[in-house]
Amino acid sequence: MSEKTEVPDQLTAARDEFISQWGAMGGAWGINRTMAQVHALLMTSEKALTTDEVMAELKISRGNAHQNLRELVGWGLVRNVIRKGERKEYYESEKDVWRMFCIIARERKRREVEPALRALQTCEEQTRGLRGEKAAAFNRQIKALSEFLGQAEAIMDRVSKSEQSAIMPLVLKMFAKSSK
Amino acid sequence: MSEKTEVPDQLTAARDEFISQWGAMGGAWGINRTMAQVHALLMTSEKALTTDEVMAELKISRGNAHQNLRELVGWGLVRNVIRKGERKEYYESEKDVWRMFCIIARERKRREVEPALRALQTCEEQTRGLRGEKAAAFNRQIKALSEFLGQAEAIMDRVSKSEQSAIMPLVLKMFAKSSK
DNA sequence: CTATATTTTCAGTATTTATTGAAAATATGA
DNA sequence: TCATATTTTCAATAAATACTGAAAATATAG
Repeated sequence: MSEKTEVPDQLTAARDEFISQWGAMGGAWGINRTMAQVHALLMTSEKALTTDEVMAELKISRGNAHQNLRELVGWGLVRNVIRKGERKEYYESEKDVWRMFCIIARERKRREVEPALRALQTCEEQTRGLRGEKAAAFNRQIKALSEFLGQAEAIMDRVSKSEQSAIMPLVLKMFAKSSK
Repeated sequence: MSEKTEVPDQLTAARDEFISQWGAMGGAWGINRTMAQVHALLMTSEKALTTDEVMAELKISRGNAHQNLRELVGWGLVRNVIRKGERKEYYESEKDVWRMFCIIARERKRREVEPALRALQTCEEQTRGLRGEKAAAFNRQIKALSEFLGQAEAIMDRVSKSEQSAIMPLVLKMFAKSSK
């Protein structure tokens, strides 16, 4: 009767596999497994889904679905859609892979790299003038780290602001030249 | 008497702060907090340290210290040093920031990106010939993801094989041109 | 305003992950 | 060989994190 209750076909199986893999990968990179799964689900859904649909598809509780959907909205990877004449809220994911990458790069920079970098710089300043070879060695190491992170941040910044996926093949070519 | 028991000076304070920050950052990126702290400790130690010294500095148990040291050795970020005439084993960290980055990039690629990519490719193949717009849309999305990840992997590969930190400023310049 | 649909919160619980500490295994030197 | 130093393992425990479900809050329609 309903197209939802038909026997699990190849598409459903592939999708479930994808959701599971994406969740596992998220875990390894410090992202809540369920949040990554919700993301995978929405990424491969043509239409926007309601909280109830997410709950049903992933077999998770309302609170869990709600929390992770809001967090994805917080990241900017998912947006809330309200349809006129309907009370329910729908959620739909950014689908463009390059834009997704930019959003993730920007957010991780803002949330994790920037604070660490500021702390490193403080560390560096506080040990800059200290006497003794020990202190000097420590200061050198921290300075090297902080300069490296600073450069990495600058690159992330520019990549994620470029907003053109054409840049990837370009970078590829560039490293093709400079590698062994 | 011992130089270890002197009142905590500025250097010690800065170092503790660094260890704590590095640990927190590790946590956000899916790395065991303690492992990141051990790494931070060794990175800023001129001399190689024993398990007992790591235990004392970080106030952790022998099992914990041992386990995390071995894992760092497994990553290739730390190496085991044996001094002739001594029974104890010492551990020392790679200090060069660029080499550290290459090791981490290479390992994360191998451990997390490659398996995910293989799974994505399987997903893509299994839905390639399926009929229906739903299946076609799913296949397109998975294909886009898998191509993107594949390119990212290729870049990581080449960056981490280039073994020359001079490449960072180069990349910076490159994006300077292409951004806004 | 009332009834109903929907979202939001959060205390309690479950699950996962990390840590301890002591016993077992191994290596070293006498 | 034995005694001792050191490393390794791992079951038990602790800590951190994620999840549930139901109650409270909020929004909407009549």
